[in-house]
Amino acid sequence: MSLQHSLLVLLAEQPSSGYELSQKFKSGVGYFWKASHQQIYTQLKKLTEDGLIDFEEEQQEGKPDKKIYKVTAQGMAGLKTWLSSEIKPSKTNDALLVMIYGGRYVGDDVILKEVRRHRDIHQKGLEKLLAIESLYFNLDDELKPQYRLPYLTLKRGIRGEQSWLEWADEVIAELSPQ
Amino acid sequence: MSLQHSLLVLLAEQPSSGYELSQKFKSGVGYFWKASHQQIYTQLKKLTEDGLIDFEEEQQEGKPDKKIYKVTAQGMAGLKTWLSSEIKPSKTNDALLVMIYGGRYVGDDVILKEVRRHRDIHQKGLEKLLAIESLYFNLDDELKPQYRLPYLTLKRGIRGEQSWLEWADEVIAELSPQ
DNA sequence: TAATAATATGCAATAAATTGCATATAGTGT
DNA sequence: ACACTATATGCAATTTATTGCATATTATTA
Repeated sequence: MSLQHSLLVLLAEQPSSGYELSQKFKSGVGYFWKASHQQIYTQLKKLTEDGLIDFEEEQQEGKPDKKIYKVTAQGMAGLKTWLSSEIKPSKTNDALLVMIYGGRYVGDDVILKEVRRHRDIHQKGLEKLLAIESLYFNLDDELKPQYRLPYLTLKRGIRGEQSWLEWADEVIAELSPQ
Repeated sequence: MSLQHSLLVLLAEQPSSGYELSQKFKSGVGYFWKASHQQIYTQLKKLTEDGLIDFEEEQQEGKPDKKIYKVTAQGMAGLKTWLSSEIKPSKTNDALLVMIYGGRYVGDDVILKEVRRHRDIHQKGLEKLLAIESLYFNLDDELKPQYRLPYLTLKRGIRGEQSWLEWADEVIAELSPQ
C-alpha cells in the first residue's frame, strides 16, 4: 500500500490533481515510484473515502475540471505514523536480467540488441534526472535546505542509473562480436 | 508474467522442485527476481496445465515427496520466443526513498535509523553475492564459459548493491548529527 | 480535413501478488 | 516436553496492478 504513502508525501508537499500526480510519477519522481493513472485515481478515491485527503474542484476553460487534492490533518497523522514505521526492502523483479541469464538459448546478438535498447532508455532517464539536479543546483541558497531530503533521493536515482549504464556498457562490450 | 519466464529459465538450467526454486529466489538469483512460495507453486501448476513444464514425483524418506519439474519442448519454444521479444523496463517502487522524500515531517533521527537498518540488509546481500562470485572465480576454466551470461547478471547484482551502499553512506553522513 | 497528442477523469474485467492458514515429518535447541 | 527451524506442498481470501475501454475538449501536425 505504499502507493498511498507516495501520494500522501507528494500531496503534503504540493496539493495536486490526479493528472498532475500522474505526470510526477512519469518524470519527476519516477526514479522511486511508478504508477498508472488508473491506479492513482483509484487510490485517490480510497484515500478520500478514508478521510486522509480531500479535494476542491477547480473549473478550467477548455479543459475538463480538475480535482485538487490536499492532505487532511488525519492524513498527515497517518503519514507521520508510516514515516516512523519499519518498511520492507523493495523487491527487485528485473526481466532484462532474466533474459540475459537465459541468453544461452538464443544468440548473443538477440540479447545484445535488447540490452542496447534498454541502455538508450536508461541514458535518457539519467539525462532527465541530471536536468532536475541542475535545477536544484541553481536554486537560491535559502531554498536549498527545503529540498535537502528530496535531493538525497534524487542522488539515488542518478547514481543508480550511472551504475546501471556502466554495467550495461560492460555487457555490451562482452556480447559484441570481436 | 515474467515470473513464469524466470521459472522456465531456472528449470531449463536445472530441473528442480518448487521448494528448490523458492530457495534460489531467496538467495541465488534473488538479486534479479523475488517471489513467494505461494506464487511459485501457483505458477508451476499453471505452467504444467499449459504444457510448458512437467514433473516427476520423487519419493523421499523422512521428508515429503518432491515434484521435480522440467521444461518440455513446448516450454523451450515458448521460452525462446520470449527471449527474442521486447520487454518493458522494470518499474521501481522504492518505499525507503518515499520515506526519505517525506522525511521533513519526522525527525532526521527517525529516517537515519531506517536507512541504517536497510544498509545492514544490503550489506549482507552484497556479501552473499560476493560469495557466489568467488564460487565462479574458483570454477574450472573449462566450466566458466557456461556461466558467462549468468555471471554478467551477478555483476549487476554486485554493482547495484555497491552503488546502493555508497549512496546510503552519504545519506547516513548527511543525516548524522554534526 | 482528419488524425493525433495533450489535458483530465473514471469504470470494469482480469491477472498477479500478498496474507493467512493448513498439513506432515524430522531434527535441534531450551 | 515444547518450541522452533527446515523440508515440502498447497488452498482461499483479499488486495494491488494491469489491460482495455470510455468520455470530453483544445491544440497541433500531417
